[in-house]
Amino acid sequence: MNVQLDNPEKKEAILQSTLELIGSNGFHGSPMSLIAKNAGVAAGTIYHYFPSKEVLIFELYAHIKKGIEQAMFKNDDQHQSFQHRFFNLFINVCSYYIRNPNVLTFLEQYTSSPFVKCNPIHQKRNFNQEMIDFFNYGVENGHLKKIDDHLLAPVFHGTIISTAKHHITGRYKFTQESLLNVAQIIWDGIKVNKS
Amino acid sequence: MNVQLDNPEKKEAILQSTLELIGSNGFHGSPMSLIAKNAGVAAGTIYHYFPSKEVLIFELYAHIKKGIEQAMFKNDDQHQSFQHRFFNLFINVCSYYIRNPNVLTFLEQYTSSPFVKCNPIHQKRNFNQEMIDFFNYGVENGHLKKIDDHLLAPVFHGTIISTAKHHITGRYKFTQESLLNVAQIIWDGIKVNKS
DNA sequence: GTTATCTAATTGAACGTTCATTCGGTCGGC
DNA sequence: GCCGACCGAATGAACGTTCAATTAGATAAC
Repeated sequence: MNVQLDNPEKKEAILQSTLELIGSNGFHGSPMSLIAKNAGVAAGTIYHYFPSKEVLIFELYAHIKKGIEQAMFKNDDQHQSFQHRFFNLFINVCSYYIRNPNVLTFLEQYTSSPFVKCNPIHQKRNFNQEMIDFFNYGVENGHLKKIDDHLLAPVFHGTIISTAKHHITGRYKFTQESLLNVAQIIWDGIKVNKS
Repeated sequence: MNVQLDNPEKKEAILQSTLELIGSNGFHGSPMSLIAKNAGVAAGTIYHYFPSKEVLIFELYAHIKKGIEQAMFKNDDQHQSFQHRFFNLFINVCSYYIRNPNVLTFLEQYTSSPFVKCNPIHQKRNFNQEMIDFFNYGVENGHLKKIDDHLLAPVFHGTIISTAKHHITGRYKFTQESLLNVAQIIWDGIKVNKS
C-alpha cells in the first residue's frame, strides 16, 4: 500500500539543522537538544526519524554526497571538448562548496573522524571515484598526460577544497575569473602538449 | 636563579598523547581521562601544565605548527634552481604528513572546528604564509607565471594534503617517484614556459 | 649523617554539568 | 475512540574540572 508515513519535510529539516550546526559549531557544540530546537522539533522527535545520533550523521553524509554528485556533472556534455568539460567540472564542484560552506566544513570534520571507519557506505564508490573515471577517460583518449588517475584526483579535488576554503575563510575572494585561473594551472599541468 | 620548574618531558608526553588520541579517535573519543592514561599521568596532572582542555589543544596546534615549519624548508638552498627548491618543498611537506598521519588528521579536525575562530594565534602568520612568500619570490623572479600568489598556495597545499590523505588511507601507495610525478603536474602548470 | 621542614608536583576520587536517549503522556486525524 | 506522530521532562552515563591528600625532592637544623 506504500502509505505516506512520517513527514518527509520534518526529516529534511532535521538533516538541514544538523548540517548547519555541525558546519558552524563542529561536532561538539551540536547536541541533539540544539539540533532539535534549530529544526523546530522536540528532542524526542529526532528519534522518531533516526535511531541514534550516529545514524543521523551517517544519513547526513549520504544526503550530502548525493547533492555533490548531482552538482558535479551539471551541464556536462560529452560532445564538448574535454578541456571544456574539465573546466566545467572544476567550477561546478568548487562553486558548490562555496555556495554551501557548511557542506565543506562538515565533510572535513566527518572524513577525518572515526565515523568513517565504521560506516559501511565508505566501502562503496564515492564521488572521488566519479572523478577518477572522468580522468581515466581523459587519459585513455589522449587528452591528458599518461599519469595514473589516482594521482590526478588528489591534485584536482585537493585544489578545489583548498581553494573553496580560502574563499570561505575570507583569505581571498575568488571571482569566477580567478577560479578559472586556478583551474587553468591544473589544466596546464595535466594536458597533453600538442606540438 | 632560573629554577627548573615542572617537568618538560611530562608536558611533552601530554601533548603527544593528545595528538595520538585526537589523531585516531577524533575530538570526541579523546576525553581528558584517556589523554591522561595514555600519557602515563593522572587526570589532575594535566591541569598542572594546562589550564583547560581548550588551551591544551591550542598549545598542541602551536607545537605542530612549529614542527611543520621546521620540516618545510629542510635542505632548502637559495643557490639551487627554483624548480629544485619547489620539488624539495613539495616532498618535504608531503612526506612530513605521511610520516605523521596524526598531524594531518588533527589539523583537519582543528582547522574546521570552532577552535580556530577564538585562538589568537591565527591572527599571526601561519605556515601557509611562508608558502605564499616562496611563490611570490618565484613570480617576481620570473620562474613562475604571473599568477596571484594567493591562487598558487591553495593549489600547492591542497594537493599535498589530498595526496598525503590518499596515501594514509591506503587508497594509493605513493612512492618517492610518484610523489615527484604529482609535484611535476603542478610545476608544469605554474612554471614559465621558456621558448 | 641524620632528622625535620618546607615546597611543589602528583594523585584520583568526587563534583557538577552536559549530553544522548528514553518514555509516559498529549494531540489530531480518521 | 483508536493510532501514530509528536512532545519534553526525566534518566543515567560520560565528561571536564576541582581539591584534599600524598609523595618526592630539596633545604635547613642539629
